[in-house]
Amino acid sequence: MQKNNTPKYQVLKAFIIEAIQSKQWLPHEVITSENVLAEQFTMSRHTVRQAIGQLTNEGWLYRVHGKGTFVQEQLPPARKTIGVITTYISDYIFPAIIRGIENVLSQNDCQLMLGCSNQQVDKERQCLESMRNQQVDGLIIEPAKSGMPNPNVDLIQKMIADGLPVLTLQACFDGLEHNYVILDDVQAGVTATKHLLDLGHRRIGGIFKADLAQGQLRYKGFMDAQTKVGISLAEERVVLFVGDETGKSIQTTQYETLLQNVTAVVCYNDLVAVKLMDIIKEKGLKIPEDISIVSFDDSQLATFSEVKLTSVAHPMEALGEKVASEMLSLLAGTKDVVHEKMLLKLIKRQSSKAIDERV
Amino acid sequence: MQKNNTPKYQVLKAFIIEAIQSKQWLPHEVITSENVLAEQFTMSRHTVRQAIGQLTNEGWLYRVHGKGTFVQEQLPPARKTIGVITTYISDYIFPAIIRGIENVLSQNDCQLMLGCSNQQVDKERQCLESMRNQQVDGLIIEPAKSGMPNPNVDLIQKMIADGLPVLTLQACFDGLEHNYVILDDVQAGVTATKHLLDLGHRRIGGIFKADLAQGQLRYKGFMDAQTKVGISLAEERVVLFVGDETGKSIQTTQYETLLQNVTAVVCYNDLVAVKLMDIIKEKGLKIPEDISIVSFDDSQLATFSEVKLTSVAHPMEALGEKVASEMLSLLAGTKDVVHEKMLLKLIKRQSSKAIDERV
DNA sequence: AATTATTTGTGCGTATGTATC
DNA sequence: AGATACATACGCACAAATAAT
Repeated sequence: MQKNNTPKYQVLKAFIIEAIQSKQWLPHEVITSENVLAEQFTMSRHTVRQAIGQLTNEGWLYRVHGKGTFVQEQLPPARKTIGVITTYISDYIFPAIIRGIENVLSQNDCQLMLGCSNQQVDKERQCLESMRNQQVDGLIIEPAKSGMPNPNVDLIQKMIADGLPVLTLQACFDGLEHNYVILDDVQAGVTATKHLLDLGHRRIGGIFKADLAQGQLRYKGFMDAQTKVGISLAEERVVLFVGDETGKSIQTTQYETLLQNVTAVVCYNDLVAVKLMDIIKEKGLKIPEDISIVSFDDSQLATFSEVKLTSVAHPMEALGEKVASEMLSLLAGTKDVVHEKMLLKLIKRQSSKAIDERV
Repeated sequence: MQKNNTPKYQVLKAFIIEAIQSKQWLPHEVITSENVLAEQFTMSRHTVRQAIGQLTNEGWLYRVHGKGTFVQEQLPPARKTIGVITTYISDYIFPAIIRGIENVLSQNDCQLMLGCSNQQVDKERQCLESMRNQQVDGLIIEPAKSGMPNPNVDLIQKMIADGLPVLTLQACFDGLEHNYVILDDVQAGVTATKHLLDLGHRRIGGIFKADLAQGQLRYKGFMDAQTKVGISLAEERVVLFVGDETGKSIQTTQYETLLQNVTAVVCYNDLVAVKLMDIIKEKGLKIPEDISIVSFDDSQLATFSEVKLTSVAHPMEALGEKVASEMLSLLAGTKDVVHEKMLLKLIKRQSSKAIDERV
């Protein structure tokens, strides 16, 4: 006869759990007493106590001295909580992204735990640590300072190793194999620049954020499109900046040099474009007659401005929905790897015009 | 000799916990074996096992078969998580409110769990249940459909009874004693209306949302200010609506009747005001020359519109910061009751003008 | 109000199995 | 292979809480 390896107390545990799950024993009902169980299962009371003790710790039962042991009410399985860490939460395109995520998650009975890095890696680490602590069931993160090496990769790696599904948004972590949903920012840069080339512009300027991957890639697209048609990149037509999203760090002289050498400008985002429009207006020039402008993101700003902006549309809410539903796939196990790159379309408005029609 | 009531295994447990807390026993170090402990404490090995078993369940120790029992690494105390349920999250003034909350919480080492009711009480209940389940440490909630009886009061009451600090935002739950940080919407209504009265207007119209407390109270202020100066409220000067925040449900004829009978209009919020301005413009009338408009909230819309809006400023971010810091006080125990009503100020812009200067 | 039966809580002794070094 | 550690298992005794008599 083969030896039975399952301990006696495990057998009893399985029996009790089955009785509870099959609703033979109902919540707050007294269960069979320790002595009776010992007799029924031909084991010592001590062994019965071991089984019941463990089930008590596991939340199946509770004991009352002198009365008996009772079935614990089973809490509904906790909703999954998805941690979301973005660089900003309440400005620009971010509310829309978060709305997209929230929509999909709440429709699928998941919860949203929100963190905000403010583009600071130390704040990002804080958020990561506390979410790891809180045992979120999935993590969606938009890397801070995505153009620079990120010191939090080690922590992310640990979390992935622990089996946590991790998805990055808008950018990737360098030197780490992971899931992502990003934008094809190179293609976006090409699209914006090609639009101006098609309109006949040949001296095209660019303003880009250098410390974010998004800025670097849009800049690459900006260059690629021009190289393809044989335009070499002139130093005086490019302004790179870091830090503040609106380009506060850009000097007035930089704007002036730029504007003297171009007929059109590709702007890193709508915020930069709006600021540039103000400067152009101050100089007495007109948009698009004197200078054409194309920007990225197509945020609210693009249509609120006096001259409505031609802009490469950021999917915003759709991106949020996409990343959230991919996260659900990862959680459900229907997907193992998510490598998504979204293509962007240009929205033509009033700020760009063919050069041969210029006054 | 007095009888010692503390069980032996409790004595051992206390000893072990003390050894860990005082760092005499360090994480992942082997502790004294069961047999030795039994000898040292003159108790049976079984009793030692009882103590160690419980400490294992409580996360102090872990056992490895054949090797020994080890000190479990103590996890840093989990950050407090504050649940926040608002009616919207990504539109209008809500991103700013949430930013305010997030600012204060993250500066105080707390986390934000976000839910969104979309002004639906069933969705609100879902959020409440899942947050209760997730054991948040505090709850900040903006009641949905605040002008109507709320079916979730029972659940909130249970959560309060469980000792959970609960704070409502912008509105209160009827028939429930609780903490709140709200706006003085009556005062806001008075302020808006008094501004128009001071400008000489005597036939003042109003558009208000009837299913939210905020709408009802602003309406009350609107009436109070006029009653005080002896103006009786005429039916044809008031439009009440429900549902969609922008007043989609308002009929064209309602707008026409209103505009024929007034020289100025108090609008429930900036969204309604912007829509009304479009209608006035379509009719060939001018703002503020023909019709003055005052609205509430002073959102981005107020300055993005062609004619910049005179609006009673919603504190937005400051409200978020206020409610978050009050929550921290409740958690710290430095406050028991929070009953805050914030006063609002009027921001004068171009949409309101004295009547005797009218063209 | 006191007694009694039942039930869980604490505690000891013993024996054997099994993993680790 | 043997020593040591934890794991499973049985048996017994008494304490303390509860409920019914």
